[in-house]
Amino acid sequence: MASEASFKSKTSVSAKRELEIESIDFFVRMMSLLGLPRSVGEIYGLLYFSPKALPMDQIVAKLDISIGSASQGLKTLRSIKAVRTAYVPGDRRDHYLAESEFRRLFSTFIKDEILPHLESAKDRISRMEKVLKSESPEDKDFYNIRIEKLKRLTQASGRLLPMLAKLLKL
Amino acid sequence: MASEASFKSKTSVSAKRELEIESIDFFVRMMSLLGLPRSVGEIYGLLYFSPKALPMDQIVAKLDISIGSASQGLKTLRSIKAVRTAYVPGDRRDHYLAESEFRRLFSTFIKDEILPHLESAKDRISRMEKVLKSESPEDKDFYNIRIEKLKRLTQASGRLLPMLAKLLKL
DNA sequence: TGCTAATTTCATTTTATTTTGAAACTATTG
DNA sequence: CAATAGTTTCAAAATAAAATGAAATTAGCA
Repeated sequence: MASEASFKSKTSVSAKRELEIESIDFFVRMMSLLGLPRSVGEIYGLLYFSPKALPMDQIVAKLDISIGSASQGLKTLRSIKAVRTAYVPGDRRDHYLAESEFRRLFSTFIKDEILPHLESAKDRISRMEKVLKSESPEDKDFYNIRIEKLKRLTQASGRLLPMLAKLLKL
Repeated sequence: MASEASFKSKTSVSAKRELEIESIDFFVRMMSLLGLPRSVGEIYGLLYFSPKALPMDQIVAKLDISIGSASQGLKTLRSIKAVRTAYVPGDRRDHYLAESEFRRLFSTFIKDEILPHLESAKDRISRMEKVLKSESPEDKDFYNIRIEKLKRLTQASGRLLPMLAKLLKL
């Protein structure tokens, strides 16, 4: 039957759509865990399960978001190296592919978002120690212990990041 | 000079105040990294560097926030076990102390915020595998690889959490 | 080079989150 | 058990974050 092939193709399309939706949902949650907006998760989720690179207008159409959101979202994703562009002959639009190596994705994110905080934390702790040393208020012991704990926390975070990188090699 | 003692005490007070401000600033950033509102960071930061337990009205006064924010913020902090109440004889107000063991603080946070996501991710991956097995669309290999990577990611996260807990023992 | 498709920018609108404080509630104490 | 200090709740206001889309810009093509 001629209709059988067409029916089969139809169900395949819906299977792809189901996977797409699960993927989008997954990454929307995950990105929001990292503090990134919904639209960024949607775009990455769509691209992650797309066998071929997609131009922006298709992303806009499939996700039903504005071109502004799409452009901004892609900019964000490029900046954390979560997507890259692929050349498609005879088409002047940029085509986007998801970077599926999570390791790279996370390491960029950590470098940009976490490390600066760690750095400023170290400065802050130095300042605290200086204040405490020069002024010796009451409860000095209490303050020393607290500063010591903060110091250990930042040290622990510093050690955590390389472990994370290693673990994500998979 | 009588004024000297009073001057000394004054500088001590300001040293304490400086430490307090650095602490508040530190925890405001840190909590916001974890997605918690500013007021929660302020309250925790204040308590973290307070040698004595503070009642809510002093928190309100010192931070100049509303009683609603203070009450809500303390509720949040209690729920993640980041503060506890201390009994003060002859005072009917609740007095709050910061839990300074970060390990406990984070493990509660992880249990509440991260693990549920990991669980739902596992379910989602099962669903994806089922769809793919039953419908066999084109690009099946591509989809299989992507699902496999997702699986590894959740496994890696699962392994990360115990390591984190261990590291935070300090 | 001029034309046009593709993309970015950004002021505005929409949506989501956080704060506020008055009213309701609770618990202590005289 | 009445009075009141202390606390929580929650509707409304304030603030912050994200999405929109028209105008401006950029880049590819003839």
